[in-house]
Amino acid sequence: MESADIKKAGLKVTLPRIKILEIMENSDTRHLSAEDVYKHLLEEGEEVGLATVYRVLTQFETAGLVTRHHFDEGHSVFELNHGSHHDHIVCVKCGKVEEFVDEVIEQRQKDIAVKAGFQITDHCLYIYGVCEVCQ
Amino acid sequence: MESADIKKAGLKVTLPRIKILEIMENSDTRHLSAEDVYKHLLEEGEEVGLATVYRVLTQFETAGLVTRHHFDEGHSVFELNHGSHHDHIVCVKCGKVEEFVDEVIEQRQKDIAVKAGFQITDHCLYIYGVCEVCQ
DNA sequence: TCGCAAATGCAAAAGATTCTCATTTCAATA
DNA sequence: TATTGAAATGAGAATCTTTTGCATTTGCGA
Repeated sequence: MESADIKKAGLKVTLPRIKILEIMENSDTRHLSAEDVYKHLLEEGEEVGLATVYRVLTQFETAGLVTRHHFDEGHSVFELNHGSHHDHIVCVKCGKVEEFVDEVIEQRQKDIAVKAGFQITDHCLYIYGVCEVCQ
Repeated sequence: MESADIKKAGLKVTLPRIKILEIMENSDTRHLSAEDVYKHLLEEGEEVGLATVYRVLTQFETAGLVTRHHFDEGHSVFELNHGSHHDHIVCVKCGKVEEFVDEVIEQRQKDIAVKAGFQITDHCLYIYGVCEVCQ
């Protein structure tokens, strides 16, 4: 994930875009809100406006570089697309997020879409629960 | 779904609450935003504030009378709980929402939660696609 | 019927995101 | 390499959704 990906997305390779991509790659949290990204930029002394962060993240989403999630509520969080699709299991107590993939579920979803006459474009599955630590 | 349910939820049976419940029952759309409910109230000439609509819907959610969804983005929509759980398939063009239940998926989710050490509390699955009409 | 806690309405506030527009920057090309 | 126009940006205002504070009203038990 680098400048080339930005260009491939049909976007100009600008400093804010490079920085935002970097931050998302180096973050230890996989899911970042626009505000989170903005704070990281400030910490690094970059002069990037919050509006730009929103714009860029939306463009990255359109370009398929990141995925937007609406975990529990309120605001969006963004996740870098490292190729493979996965779903999420979220702890309702501590907010921890784990990822998983289940081929059976993936296939069933396709079947359901076909049966309903839908051309599937995407899907998301969140399982909510209490994690081991919080129980 | 009636006044008794409101009382059972430990809430006083007030006019706004009754009206909101009625509106959700009689609506031909299954999923209503707070704003939608508010508009219906106005149409019926009820003097209920938007803040109350938000408060009541949140209380209903806590009481298990309604479910809050975050379909594509922005704002919440609420759906009356008519007993049975189901998931949603959403058209990204026209916004049409269909419902489905798939026992295989339900079971796999339980397995996944167990494997991850989670005590499952809830889940939601959205399939996005283009419906027959919009294709 | 009375009294009080719960509920409400309104307006203000808060939080998230988008928009406007003047200024800056990238990148194609002369 | 300098030029140049379109794309991108920053800053703040605007918008949209949701929450809160507070004075007033309303259910409902005694």
